[in-house]
Amino acid sequence: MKSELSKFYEPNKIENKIYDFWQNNGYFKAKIEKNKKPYTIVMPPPNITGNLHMGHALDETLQDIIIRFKRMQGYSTLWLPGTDHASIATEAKIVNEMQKEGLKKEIIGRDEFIKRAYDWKKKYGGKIIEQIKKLGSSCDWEKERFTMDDGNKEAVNEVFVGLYEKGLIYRGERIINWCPHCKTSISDAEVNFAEHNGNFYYLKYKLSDDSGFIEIATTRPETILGDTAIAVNPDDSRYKKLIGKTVIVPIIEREIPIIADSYVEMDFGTGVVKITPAHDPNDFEVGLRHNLPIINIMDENAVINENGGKYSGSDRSSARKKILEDLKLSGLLVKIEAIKHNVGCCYRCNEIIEPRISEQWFVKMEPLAKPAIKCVENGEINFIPARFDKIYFNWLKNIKDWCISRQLWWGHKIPAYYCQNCGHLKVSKNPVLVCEKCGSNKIKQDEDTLDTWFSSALWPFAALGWPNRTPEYEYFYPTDTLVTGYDIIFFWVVRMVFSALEHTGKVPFKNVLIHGLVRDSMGRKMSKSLGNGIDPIEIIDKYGADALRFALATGNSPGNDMRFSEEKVSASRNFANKLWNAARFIHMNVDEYNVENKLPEKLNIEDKWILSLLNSVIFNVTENIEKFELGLAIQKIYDFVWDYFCDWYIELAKIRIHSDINAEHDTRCTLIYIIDKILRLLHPFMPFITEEIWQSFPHCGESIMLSEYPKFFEKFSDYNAENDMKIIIDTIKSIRNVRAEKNVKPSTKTDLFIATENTGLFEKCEMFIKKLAYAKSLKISKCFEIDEAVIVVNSQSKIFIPMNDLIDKEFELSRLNKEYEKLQNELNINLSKLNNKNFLNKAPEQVVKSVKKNVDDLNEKFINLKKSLEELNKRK
RNA sequence: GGGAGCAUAGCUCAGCUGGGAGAGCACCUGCCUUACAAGCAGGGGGUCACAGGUUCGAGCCCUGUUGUUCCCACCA
Repeated sequence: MKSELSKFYEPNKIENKIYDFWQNNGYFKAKIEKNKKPYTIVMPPPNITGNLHMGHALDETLQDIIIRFKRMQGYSTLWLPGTDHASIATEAKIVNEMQKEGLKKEIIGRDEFIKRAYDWKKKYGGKIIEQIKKLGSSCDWEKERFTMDDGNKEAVNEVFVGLYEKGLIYRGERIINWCPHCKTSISDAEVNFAEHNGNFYYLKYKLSDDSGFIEIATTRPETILGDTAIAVNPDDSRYKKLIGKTVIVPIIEREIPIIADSYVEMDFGTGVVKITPAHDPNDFEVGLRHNLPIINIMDENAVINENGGKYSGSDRSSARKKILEDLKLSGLLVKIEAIKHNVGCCYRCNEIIEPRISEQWFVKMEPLAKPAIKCVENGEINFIPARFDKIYFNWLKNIKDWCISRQLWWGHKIPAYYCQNCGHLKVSKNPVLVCEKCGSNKIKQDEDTLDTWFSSALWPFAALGWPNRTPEYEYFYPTDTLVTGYDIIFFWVVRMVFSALEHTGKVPFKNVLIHGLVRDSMGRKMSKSLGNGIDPIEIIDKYGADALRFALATGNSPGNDMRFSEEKVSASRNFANKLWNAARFIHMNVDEYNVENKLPEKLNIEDKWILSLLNSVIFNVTENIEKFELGLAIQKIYDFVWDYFCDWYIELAKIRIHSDINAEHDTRCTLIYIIDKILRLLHPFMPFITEEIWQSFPHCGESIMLSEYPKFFEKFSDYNAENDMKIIIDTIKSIRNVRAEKNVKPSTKTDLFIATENTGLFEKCEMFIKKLAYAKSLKISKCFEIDEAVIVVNSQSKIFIPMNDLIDKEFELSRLNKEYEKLQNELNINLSKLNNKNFLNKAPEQVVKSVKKNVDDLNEKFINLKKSLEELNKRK
């Protein structure tokens, strides 16, 4: 980096080069080092279906910040990346793609389909990995995993067989959520409820004994084909006497009983419910309690089957129309009432879910849930922020058994084998070739695959080699921190926890850092249908990865959604540019000199001041990152770099370099020392630019990412220097302020006279004040008598600025009076505190002390101001 | 029905265990000052949603109200 280089930081020119440098030198590689503590993050594996979106960018950025920080702190870090096969989502995309070619799954067959799926994985799974790299992610790519690789297959089989043998996995006919579009069962978690406009149809059922009719209300009249009872509340006086009688189902003329069940609410609808056990989960339960027959009336496409008589072959919506017409004709449709009600839809394709009886595999949840609840209650796992444990508990405490089988092709095949000869079922890790019972070799593996989340649930330990006790597993597991969005707490976090406890006996991670959604600048969810998504890669190309990372980390607090706007990225890019130019400045002044990254023996007041400030920034930033308050941490670095280092220290350093030949060398060393610390503080957040600049200065070590994170040193904390510099800075600011008020241009230099008791301090900083407060001369003394001057008053000083043509007595009077009033108010507030005995007795000593100091400062300023007013009044 | 979040400057939002009301953007004024106009200097702008309470002291803690967003459950 040379001074003649561009005035602008150009990320495109360096980012790829630096990423290759890191990767080629193996800096991301995790090593098992017995003398170091491990720190592990496993990446939530992105689906192979899509592109990187802003949510991923945030997720990866947060993880990279943490892992880089920990690496610099001396931990042996592992950030393990990977991708998820995303069974249902990927299968849907491939089916879609095939449709364009006029092909169907069934035509090409299962083997050919799986081949296509692997091709898809190769093509798109690789793409998202490349995009994650562009962000600067320091993952150990040699350990990259895939949720359907051989290791994961082994883990899945191990878990399935283990749970089956313990009786925690079972197979059975239950009512499940069926998606007629995806043609598979889905779990309860995969059903979204959306409000739909529907109708309440009031129907009349004739009593078998001809004693009249009973009226029921339903939203789904087509399900009468599967009715096997009607139910009333046992305490409902209207219907009590009818319990035990039978009614005739309209149209199909089936005779069914009237039963009593407390599930029926008396004041809803007519107080009578038709019971269709095969097509409603609640009815299914009622059916079990009353031993009702179950009549399945729909096939896998939600088309009425042979049980539907003359409606057989109609899909559910046209069946509804036909049945309503027929009901109308027979006079059994009483009325139709428009209502809004929630309808369950598939979370992937949004098709209306059809509750349907079918044979599926389930995980028995209750025994697994208990330890998972406990480990969060007792603090083995911490949610950040803590409030998310409520979502977690709520889910686990109301848990139902988990339907894990899917009628899909892309996914882990269920390791269950059926003998075609005797029907014997064997669940086994290894393929079964011969029936253990009858010896037949006609064996067929279960056709179904497992829920994607079944394998995701094993990710933190399976990705480290489990069930084998690999050295990586032994060293890096349990992992330290999981970073993920609140939207998948119950899909994924919950399932990882109970799986890890069950299979490894340990929690899978200690911290769960939850982040929110990235929304657009109007606060809307970014989505394809709205077309408001912003492509992180486009942003990187335009502003650089560092700027994107900075924008995502700034102002982001755990658990809260954030809005994304290009303006924010542009502001971040400006910060990168600021840093770049600060470095350029140092280079311009350093190139031809022999300097080192070491503090000089003798430090000046401004050196002590900036080092003291830097020291507390280091302390606070470290604490913030350790508490996962990344947004706060980065804000503090930003403020320090821009407001203190650039705006003040560099300006002061310029003056010294240009005016004090003896100080040149020392100043340069100090500048390099400080920028080195800044770069290292900032590195986890902005890895590329910090590496580029760091390499250009004297440094030790190969890469900033392997250097040590700055540490707090008590010896650098210097309260006196901080206090003294504050006085000088306030003095300069107040002079600038009054000049600006009077519209004096910077090119107009004035004489300055500073009256102060603290002449030593002001003399030390004479050249700073002169330059930064635009003085052509500066005199410092305990006392001055100057009539024709503007007066600026501070706590430790009174400044006279002779500006003959600018002095307007009235204006000056009103200015000083305004100041007087302001000061008096402030003083009163502080004094009232000190006059309050309760305050003195009860407030902590430090608070009282600082109020006293405040009062002292204000008093001093007040006295100066009063005198000035008197003097001013005496003028003509 | 149950639960959670949010409400602070014109906009977007920080504000950690209670003691100074803040940042970015926007706005106004003046500056191309030898690192940076993607910049510099200066400035205006807030009843911290409302009402009570606790406290020497409340943006922060407690209670209630209003508005808003989200999650869970789901009534046929």
